Amino acid sequence: MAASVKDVAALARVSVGTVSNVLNRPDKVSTATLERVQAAIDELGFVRNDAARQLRDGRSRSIGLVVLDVRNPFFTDIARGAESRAAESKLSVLLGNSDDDPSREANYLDLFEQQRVHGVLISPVGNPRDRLTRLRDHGIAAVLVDRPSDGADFSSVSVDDDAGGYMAVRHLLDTGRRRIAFIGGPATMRQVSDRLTGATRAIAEHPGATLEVVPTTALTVFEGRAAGESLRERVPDERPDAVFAANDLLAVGVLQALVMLGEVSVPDDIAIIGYDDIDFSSAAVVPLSSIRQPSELIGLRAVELLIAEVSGAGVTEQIVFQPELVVRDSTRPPA
Amino acid sequence: MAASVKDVAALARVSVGTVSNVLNRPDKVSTATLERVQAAIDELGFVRNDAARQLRDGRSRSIGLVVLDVRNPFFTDIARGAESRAAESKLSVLLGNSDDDPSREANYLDLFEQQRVHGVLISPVGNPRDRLTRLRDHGIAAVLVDRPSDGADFSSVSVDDDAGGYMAVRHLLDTGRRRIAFIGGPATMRQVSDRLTGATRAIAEHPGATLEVVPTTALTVFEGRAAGESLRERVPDERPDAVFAANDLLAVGVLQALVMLGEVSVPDDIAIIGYDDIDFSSAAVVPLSSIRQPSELIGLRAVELLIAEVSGAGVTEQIVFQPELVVRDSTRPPA
DNA sequence: ATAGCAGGATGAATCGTTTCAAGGGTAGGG
DNA sequence: CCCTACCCTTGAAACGATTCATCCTGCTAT
Repeated sequence: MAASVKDVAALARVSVGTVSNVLNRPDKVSTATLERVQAAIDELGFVRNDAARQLRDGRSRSIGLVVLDVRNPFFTDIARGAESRAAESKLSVLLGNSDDDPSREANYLDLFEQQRVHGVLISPVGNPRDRLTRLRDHGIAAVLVDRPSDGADFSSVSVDDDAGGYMAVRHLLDTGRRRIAFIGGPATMRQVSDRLTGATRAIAEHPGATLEVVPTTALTVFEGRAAGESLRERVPDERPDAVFAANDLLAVGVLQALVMLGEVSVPDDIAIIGYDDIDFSSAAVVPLSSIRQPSELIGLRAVELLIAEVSGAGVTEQIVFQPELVVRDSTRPPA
Repeated sequence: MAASVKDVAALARVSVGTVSNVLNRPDKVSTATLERVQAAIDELGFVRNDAARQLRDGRSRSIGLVVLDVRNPFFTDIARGAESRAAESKLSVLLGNSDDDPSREANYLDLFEQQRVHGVLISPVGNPRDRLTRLRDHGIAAVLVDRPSDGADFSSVSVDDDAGGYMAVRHLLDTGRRRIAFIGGPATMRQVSDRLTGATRAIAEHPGATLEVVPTTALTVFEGRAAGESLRERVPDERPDAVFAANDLLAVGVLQALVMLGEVSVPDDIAIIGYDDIDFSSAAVVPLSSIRQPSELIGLRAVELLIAEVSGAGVTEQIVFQPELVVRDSTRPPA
């Protein structure tokens, strides 16, 4: 159905090798031939077959990216950053959504391996170390995203979540809050546990301050709302005076539960701070304070590390960004 | 580096044909052989090479999806719907982001054609009719998403934007508003112009009501904020008493501009209604009224139409969903 | 006049999988 | 004891692009 190099070669009365040269090394071809072949290509509407090219050189020009949650703008921003950097190197990005499910993650890694992908960027669910090692043995490099590499054996681009957690709670303490609730989970997620560790460290520095953990099963608006409702149902004295949510989606949910039913005032009764500083945070019912991460930059750097590892002789590198506190109304000190 | 069927065949002391049978038609292989081959596969860590398979059967098992804006949750929801339906048929989805730019759109279509993709789902920027016809001539089916097919020559899944626009403005009129501003653009986007047409129709039914158009250059929070600021700068008498924003991102931006500087009250001074009903609408500063579209369902149906067209003899079908009005605080009638 | 050279063009071999016509072996029926 | 049928297995061909050793042609330098 579609034309191949052979058809082009036949029409232009040259060999297939010459057609290939026109495509890949036009300077090696005489002007007359080049024009003739070009004309044939146009006439037949010839389009290269990527599968054949890939088969030939053993590797595709796509990068696989597995994220925890496509609905979280933090990850789509990473994807954008990755995609634009990849495009510069004539690579494209395949986006896979693990939804925090190890089996979905495994499916994507299988798929990417079958595609003989150029490399893999992954924001891992559990500990895919063995799986990634196997990928590497098969010649496919991987870079960890939003998670440092345990043993420095893989490149990684991450943000210091411990520092971020510390920053968030320190800010709450600095603005006079004392009974703080950390909302987030599952605790198995590195992002969650690191942020909690940082939070705990800040609390420890401040005698008299307490930290309560309200677990959730996922980092979604829906789960946040449920957690917020559980706080709202308490008698006022037993409520915390500040909430640190493990990400902005949760924070938005908590806000909905507390404010939209009008009983609890944010920030007067309860201050809220989230994490990620997604676009919507500033537009929330009460504009949300948050911890900002350089999301597009993370994607960009991840692709660069990947390219470096693929071309250079397997050098690995760890990049750790520092997060940044963004203060808005939701943590305004009580009057 | 990676093992091939040949290696497996050699280790299992069978022919490559048998290995292929084990992979694709295990029932045609005797138990003893099957076990031996399986053992060899495991031992070598053999992984099929997708490029070779694709080359063989001329078409990949991926579906290309080109959307206007990955940052708009409406489109990521479509992608989710498409992906889950595709997975059921062992297909995967490649997500491309045109960012409303015809040349980016063209790049993705080129890429997908080179990949000999199973089919293409596209939310088009301009009028890619010729391009899609060419794709079809090359054996690649396409389904239009969020846009009906002009001549019914392609399958499409869309939502009645005219009805949605009518609904939105009708609701504003019903709640007592009269001087309505439509915020949106560029006017070349079908979604925008159809919604405006519906809005105009509603206005026409109501003597005394006026519709002002405030153009934007994109459907983003940022553009919405700019438009909102232009309204805020007017003397109060010249402001509209209601805003219909062409999508929720714009509406959120308008809200930010009007409310977060505290001068204009929503909905008392100005009512706002958006479009898409993205998750964040209910969590906005003032919970946003909106026009809901069944986004995941759109993606799901689009994949089904694509599969039908690929397997059946090129039947095409047009699906048009009706939108739904969702009322929240932002259009509460003034006291 | 001849050897040497360079610029172009050639076409067979290759990548890994699938398919399919053909072959081998066994069992059962005649 | 042979023939048919059936079940497995075989191996070569095909998919389309790229590469590379080889070849051709015309020209220059000696």
